[in-house]
Amino acid sequence: MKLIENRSDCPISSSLDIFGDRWSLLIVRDLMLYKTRTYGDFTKSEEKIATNILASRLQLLEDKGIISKLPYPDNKVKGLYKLSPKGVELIPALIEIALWGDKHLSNPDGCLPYLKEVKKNKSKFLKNIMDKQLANNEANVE
Amino acid sequence: MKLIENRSDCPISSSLDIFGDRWSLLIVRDLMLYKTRTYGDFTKSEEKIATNILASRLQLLEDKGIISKLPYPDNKVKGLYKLSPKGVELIPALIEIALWGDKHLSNPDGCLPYLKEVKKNKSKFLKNIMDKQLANNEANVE
DNA sequence: ATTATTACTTTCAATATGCAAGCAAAAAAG
DNA sequence: CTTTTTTGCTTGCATATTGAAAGTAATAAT
Repeated sequence: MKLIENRSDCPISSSLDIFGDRWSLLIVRDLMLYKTRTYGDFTKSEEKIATNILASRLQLLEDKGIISKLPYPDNKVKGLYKLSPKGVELIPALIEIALWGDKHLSNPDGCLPYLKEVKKNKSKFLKNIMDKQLANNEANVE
Repeated sequence: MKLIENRSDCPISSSLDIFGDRWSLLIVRDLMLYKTRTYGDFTKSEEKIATNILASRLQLLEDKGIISKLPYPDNKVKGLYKLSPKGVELIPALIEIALWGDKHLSNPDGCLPYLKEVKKNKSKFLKNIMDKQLANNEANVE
């Protein structure tokens, strides 16, 4: 795990103190696109995160209140991770990063399905996906 | 310096392969707020970046086409760094990160001047600041 | 001619990453 | 039941990155 103190009062700097690494926002991305995920689901993502990194990032994001861990119904081994409201509010930033990467780094032939929707109507997409995530939050008591 | 290959085709992942660290976006932030900066200016930022990290990040961001280095008028030692158009287009993402950090991490009493403007009228702020940066680009030949 | 500034580079200890293997608890299969 | 498998981690270790401090070479100012 990593314990970084605030380098400054700048909100950008403080944000990067939490998720300024190559993995944390990918965990948030997976939760944004799929609502909930198990530990095993994360390990199956395309980028192949190492399990020690995954465990430490899940713990950090939970400590920071960005994700929360729920019991998996009828299974005491598995857990279910989801975005907290604080995590849901990271989605606009994530989408802007995705748009930038799509424009400047990705191959030109066709983009991901969710980005097509974003490009069609960004605010509608954001409202839809954030509402869905937040509804998911109210459903389960934390 | 760091040479990370694309971990996947995901635009978020590819973006983080470039600026997914605790420093790169702070360099972009400083350029966003101040238009141009010298090497020495960056070292004076509140977060106190180490000079070896600064040099490697400036090189990486230049290699990736996010910033560019200009000669400082009438001075052969100094250089002037500015955002390229590709870097200017990172501003919306940076602003979303700033808004998130401001809401969830910063002390409640008063926020930074530029964030007040953002909150008042986000699209106007973005247009203004991005236009200003882009004008700065056309002025100097690359 | 001397000193200061500027933009780095180097050194090296500390920390983080990444891969592979290990492990305990629970679940599923036989 | 009893064995095997799944699941969610933890551990060990080599390599890479970070961060603090000092060094350097070119130019600028005095």
